[in-house]
Amino acid sequence: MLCFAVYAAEHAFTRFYKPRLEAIGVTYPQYLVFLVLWEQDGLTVKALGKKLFLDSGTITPLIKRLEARGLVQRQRDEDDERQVRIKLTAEGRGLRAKALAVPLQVAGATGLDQAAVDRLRLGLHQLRAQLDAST
Amino acid sequence: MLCFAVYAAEHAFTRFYKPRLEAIGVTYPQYLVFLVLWEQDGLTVKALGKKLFLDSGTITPLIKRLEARGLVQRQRDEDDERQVRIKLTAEGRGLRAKALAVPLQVAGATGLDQAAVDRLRLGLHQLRAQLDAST
DNA sequence: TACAATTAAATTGTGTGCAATAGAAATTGA
DNA sequence: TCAATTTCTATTGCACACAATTTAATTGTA
Repeated sequence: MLCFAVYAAEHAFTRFYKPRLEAIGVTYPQYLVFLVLWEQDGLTVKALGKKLFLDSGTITPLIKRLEARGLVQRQRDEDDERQVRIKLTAEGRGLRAKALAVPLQVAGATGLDQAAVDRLRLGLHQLRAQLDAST
Repeated sequence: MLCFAVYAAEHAFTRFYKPRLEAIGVTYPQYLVFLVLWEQDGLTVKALGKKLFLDSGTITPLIKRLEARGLVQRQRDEDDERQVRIKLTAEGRGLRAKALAVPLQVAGATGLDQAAVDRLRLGLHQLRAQLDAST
């Protein structure tokens, strides 16, 4: 079953990342948030959710944990106070350098060459888009 | 990133399955348990966990919820009382017929032909095996 | 300008996942 | 034989993930 192959691969990734991300003190979903914020700081909860396919019920408590540890700040948008913008602190930006080794470890562990990785990624992207489009 | 493609596809699958599995009253991980038990009833917690790549901390409470609803029974193995065997009740076996439509809906929604599905599944299987082997 | 509809976050409740640990049963080994 | 070790399940604690609901702010429209 394709669905189970995806399910099992996702857990394998999470298990693989866990000890490697513990070195910088974040979980895998938190790492994804940082990947986004390192590229584009100050996104709203909504924008972050759109990029990661998560809703506020997941993101809000996740961000609050990061805020409690001083890695990000939450600021109401001045023009639209419904929105909350997530901004990295200096410490949050500093994590980036510590996390540089992680993608390299993953690349080495997949046992797949670049072409195979690209094919898989493309197939998964199409699959996700189709599933999301099927409501 | 390959890991994110897997992560996003897994959530898309879960979201896709949710409303369709609500018709038979189970979650996606519970559905996976039934897929296994419909093929081979009376497995131990350990054996079930090995097939689904889950540990007892996940399976025990999941099974207890199914037991509370009368879909499975938990029985200590007579020869080795450390083991607990999970057996379907008549009602649990009866779910199988109700669930027949689900895989068809999924197949229709992926938007991929059989060859593409097979390639993806194979790639994901290799990926999972490699990641699990990398400790 | 009122005020209903919409939007953004946060909250609540349920159900996974997994690490760490505990406790009982079975196995091993001197 | 029986103490040490291993195996199996259950429990605890923490962190997602999402549906449904709530609250506050904004927008659309008469």
